[in-house]
Amino acid sequence: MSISTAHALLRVALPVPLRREFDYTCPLPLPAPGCRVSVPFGNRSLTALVLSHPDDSDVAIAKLKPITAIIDQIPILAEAELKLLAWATQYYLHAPGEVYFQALPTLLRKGETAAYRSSPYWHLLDEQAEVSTQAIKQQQALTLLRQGPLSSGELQIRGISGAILQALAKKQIIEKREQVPVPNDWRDTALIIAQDDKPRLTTEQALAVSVIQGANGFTPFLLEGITGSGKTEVYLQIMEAVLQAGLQVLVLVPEIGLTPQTIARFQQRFSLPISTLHSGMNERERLDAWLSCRDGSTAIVIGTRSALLTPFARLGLIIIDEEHDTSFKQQEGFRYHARDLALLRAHQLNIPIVLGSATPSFESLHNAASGKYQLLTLSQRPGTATVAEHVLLDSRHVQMHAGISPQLIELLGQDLAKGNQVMLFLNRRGYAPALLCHGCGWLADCERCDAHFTWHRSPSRLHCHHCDHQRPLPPACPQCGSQQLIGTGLGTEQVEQALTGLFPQYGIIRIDRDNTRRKGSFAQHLEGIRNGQYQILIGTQMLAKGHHFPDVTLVAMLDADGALFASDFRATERFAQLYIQVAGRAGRASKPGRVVLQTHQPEHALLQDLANQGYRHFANSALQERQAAMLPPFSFQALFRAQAPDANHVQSFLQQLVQQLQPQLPATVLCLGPLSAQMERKAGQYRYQLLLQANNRRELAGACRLALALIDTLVSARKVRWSLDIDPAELW
DNA sequence: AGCACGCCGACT
DNA sequence: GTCGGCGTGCTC
Repeated sequence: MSISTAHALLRVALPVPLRREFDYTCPLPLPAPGCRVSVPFGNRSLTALVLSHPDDSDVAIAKLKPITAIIDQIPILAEAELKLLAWATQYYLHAPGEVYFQALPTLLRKGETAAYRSSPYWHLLDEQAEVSTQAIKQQQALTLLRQGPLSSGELQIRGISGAILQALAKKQIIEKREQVPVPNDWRDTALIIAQDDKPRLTTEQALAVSVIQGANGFTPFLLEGITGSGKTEVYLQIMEAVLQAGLQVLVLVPEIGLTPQTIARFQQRFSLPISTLHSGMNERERLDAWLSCRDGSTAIVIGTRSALLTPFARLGLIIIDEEHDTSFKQQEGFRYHARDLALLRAHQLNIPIVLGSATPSFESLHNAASGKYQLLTLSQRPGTATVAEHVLLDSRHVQMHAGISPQLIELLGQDLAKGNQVMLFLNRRGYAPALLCHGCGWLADCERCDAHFTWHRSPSRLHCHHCDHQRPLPPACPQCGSQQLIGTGLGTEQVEQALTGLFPQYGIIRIDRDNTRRKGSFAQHLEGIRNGQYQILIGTQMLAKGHHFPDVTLVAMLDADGALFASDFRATERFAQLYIQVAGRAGRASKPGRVVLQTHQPEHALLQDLANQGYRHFANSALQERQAAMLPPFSFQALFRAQAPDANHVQSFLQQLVQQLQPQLPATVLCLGPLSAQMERKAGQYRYQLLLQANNRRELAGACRLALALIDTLVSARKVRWSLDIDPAELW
């Protein structure tokens, strides 16, 4: 088929959730792949990304529409990045448009020019300016701004709030000025490394550094280092050589790990431009950060999951900190795993990649065992720090005070009396996880979910943690009129209340999602803990991740039983990781620490294993069980999920799918379901799933493609919302 | 996902 | 008579 010589075909990705690409005609010369164009789509106009210049189309050429405009003269994504995204589209079997547009900041998705533009930056007016030594935050702000202007978003993630900036502006020390960022080549500036900050390495650290530095091209490393063993110092030293060579470094951290402390650590060592990519930034700040990665102006990028999809001019090293963290897997839409894509990216660029963790994922341990990753171990803590003592407290037949046993109260009292801090973990927010009528047994249930309301006392309300539905506390039982409504079970609010009664002389702080919702309040609380304002810290797991407080000598998990009987086969892995994480909070530096675990199952093999033998021992035996059951990482899974307000619609959709799919599947592909979700009804939606499992990826992908093709022909699919999750991190 | 089209019920 | 409810189908 030929068309007029003045026109040719463009294949593009469009920001729609359809698993296909679209063709348009376009006058010559054609925009290169990676350029954006405007196209008509239905009766609207969309921004599209050029993928290729096909010779022919599945659609009759005469039916193709012409594009309406070319947005970019120069591609905004390079060939390598396009290739990565094309691969991800195939691997995750997701709509190409959503994959490609995920790699663009919102402003570029909307067609904004891919160029820096004037936006507000904070400048130092007086280099010599000093503030009172009492004003620690103001001093920090000045130190940062001496290295160059920064946007409010970049300052915020470095721990400087708007109020601090306003205060300095009022004193005429700094000023907010509109400025167009200028691309800079930091390779010209000599790399200044604060040598006095550089600690002496342990033998293990030194070995890890030299092995990684000796890597030639693509080499994946798994850096398994116990808490406090100095993984970050290894990162810093291997980064040095890469930066010296003028190459950029990408550091991926979990969502909760992007804190002022993290950034400060890198900033103190390297006097080079560091960019962050995080949720607190506005769209212009994000675009500027994106552009500065792409043009090479920034040397180091510290970001969460989405930073992996950012284009880099000269990427020389990828580091993934806390690689086991589940926040690296996107849980909606394009469900990619940043760690897995990072490996691909490193492979493609032929650069080393380091996965670091105290508690590596089973996937990574398996890859290390099979030789895919090179394992480096840090088993010692530098200096004289001791490893925490593990204590299992038997909760059976014991009179508990709001979930705290007398023995634990005793232990808490001892450590507090010595002037130390103690930390208590409970993974349930609110006052009590259920509200019960003492008169008739009525339970306050969420109308939209198969779940009880959680009772919150401050402020007083019923709150469903699954659909976020809230309502006032009923004055009396709606069933029998009794006024004796009582909470059952235990939440963090109740533990806080009980400890206030037991230890009135100490400062108590609770840290969970309820009291850290306000911007910056989490950081404020952490600050208060660090400066000794509080001695008793109560929190959910958000308190466990990544923050270390040198004065904490005792950490306690109040209820370890829940995780032992969870149905998801990954629950024990998660629990073990959390437990080790929590244990790592106890006893740093010269103070020996203790980890207390309250359980009704003190003989449970998992707890014994963890407490006495450590994570690696537990992981090895758990991995053997996975192998015996042929579960991941020894097999591969894909999950079709479906939901709708009518349970019948969901069931019949998945049943029809299975009926038609099953006969076409090879015997080597396992098809399980339809299974109802753990919580069948959530937010008014009935949820079911279909699990596919195979021992090799090719066969699994084949089965998924088959299923996708079938779904296209099923009318019942139109009555439900469904999605496909490759390598699901959690089963519903 | 949008958005139009179309076919029913309930208002001015 | 027409406003608007949401089932169905399509987008190069």
